Amino acid sequence: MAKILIAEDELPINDLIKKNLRLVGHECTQVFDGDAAVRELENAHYDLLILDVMLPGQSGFEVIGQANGTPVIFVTAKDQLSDRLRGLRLGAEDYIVKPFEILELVERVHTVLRRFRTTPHAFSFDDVTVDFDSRTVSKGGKPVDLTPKEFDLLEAFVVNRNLALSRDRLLALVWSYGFDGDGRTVDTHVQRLRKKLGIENRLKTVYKLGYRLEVNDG
Amino acid sequence: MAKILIAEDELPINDLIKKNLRLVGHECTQVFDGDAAVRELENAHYDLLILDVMLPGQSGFEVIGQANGTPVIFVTAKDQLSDRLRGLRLGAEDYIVKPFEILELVERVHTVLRRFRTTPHAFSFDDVTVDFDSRTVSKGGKPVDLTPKEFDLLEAFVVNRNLALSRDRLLALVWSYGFDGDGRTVDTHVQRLRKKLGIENRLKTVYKLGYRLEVNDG
DNA sequence: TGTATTTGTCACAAAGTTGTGTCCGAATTC
DNA sequence: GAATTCGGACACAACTTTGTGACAAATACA
Repeated sequence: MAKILIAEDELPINDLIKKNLRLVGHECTQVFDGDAAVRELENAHYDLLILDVMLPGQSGFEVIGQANGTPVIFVTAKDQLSDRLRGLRLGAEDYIVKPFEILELVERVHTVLRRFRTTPHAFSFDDVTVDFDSRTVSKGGKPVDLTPKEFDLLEAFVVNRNLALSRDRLLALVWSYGFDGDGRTVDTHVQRLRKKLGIENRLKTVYKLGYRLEVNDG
Repeated sequence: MAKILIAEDELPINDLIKKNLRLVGHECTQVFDGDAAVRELENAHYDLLILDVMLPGQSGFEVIGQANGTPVIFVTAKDQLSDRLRGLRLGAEDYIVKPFEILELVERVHTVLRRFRTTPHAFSFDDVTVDFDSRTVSKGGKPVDLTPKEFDLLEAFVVNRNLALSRDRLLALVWSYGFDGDGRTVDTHVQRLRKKLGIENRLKTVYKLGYRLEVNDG
């Protein structure tokens, strides 16, 4: 359901969290120090970060500065109230005190995830339906096979529908910053999308700039 | 047009940036170290911060944590890719590599300002609507196709509505500083705008000077 | 390992944009 | 009202940008 990064150096606790969050359907990645956490945050998108204050390498406080947009739940030892407050001030969504009731943690995780859920689970225009949960697309009821890149690109267009998106911006959204793509890379993928979905009239070219998905919302 | 803080310790570069942003109509403040940048950000509102990574006092990375809402464009030396990535993760909107093309900087500044425009994302007069996000224009509900230059020109007129704009100023705003435009260039584009939008009565000629878009705001 | 799929790149064709010159009427000045 | 300057109209060629199909490199898959 959600992708969660657990940054906690005590293995049994890390495992405990992972096991229980798995049980309720989340996908978890474990790291055991601050540097690994930062690296992981840079490499992939996470819906939530569970972060111990006392970490080897960069401390939790240093890590949170680089969580940039990812909501954070702090885990602190029971006698470090000042740390807790500091964590919240630095932008944590919540904190939890060790030793903790695992059910309480799960509860808080769900609260935070609910608060941060922004993307709808599906979006339709004309006879095309995009389902973000299953990552499937159908046109006129019939499923259309999209490659991962194509789906990502479509997703970027849907999320930013009715905005003119430059190739640079698309590269940043779908590929990632630093990708040294050929000038025609974005174009080619846009053509493929148009072809597979037959949406030449919706996915328009913005001359000299990029592309725009034109839909009347809904 | 916009209020921009330049935090760059190398005087010639700082001046270069300031001079060029002034030319296209922005108000610039210069600081030369990280502490001054933070102080300045606390004292006044800025629409954009141009921030060198390597600053005396607090580094750019420390400053950005305190930019709090102000969009940031990072300036890094050319061999510091990891810095660039780190900057983006920390919340910079964009980065630019030294030594840079000044026109490229101006371009990126405008892109970021547009993205963060707090002023309306659209503007209407009579039956004409200009949408800056999607870069579309409609007249009486029907979309009108404008070329990039035409749209940029219209944008300049809308942003500076009711001001008499000289051809030189328009060249600086829409083309860029240094463009060696022929006498008829601006005129021709104004004619095309008038024709496509049927706004001869709004987009008036200021004899011997240039043009002015006359609207009663709205 | 071999096969299929996906993804990035290239070269060329097609399409669209834009600056410039010229001509002519309109506005301004004296 | 004549002389002069200025802006409007328009055509067009140079130029830039985008579309297309083929292909090669990378990746996943069995």
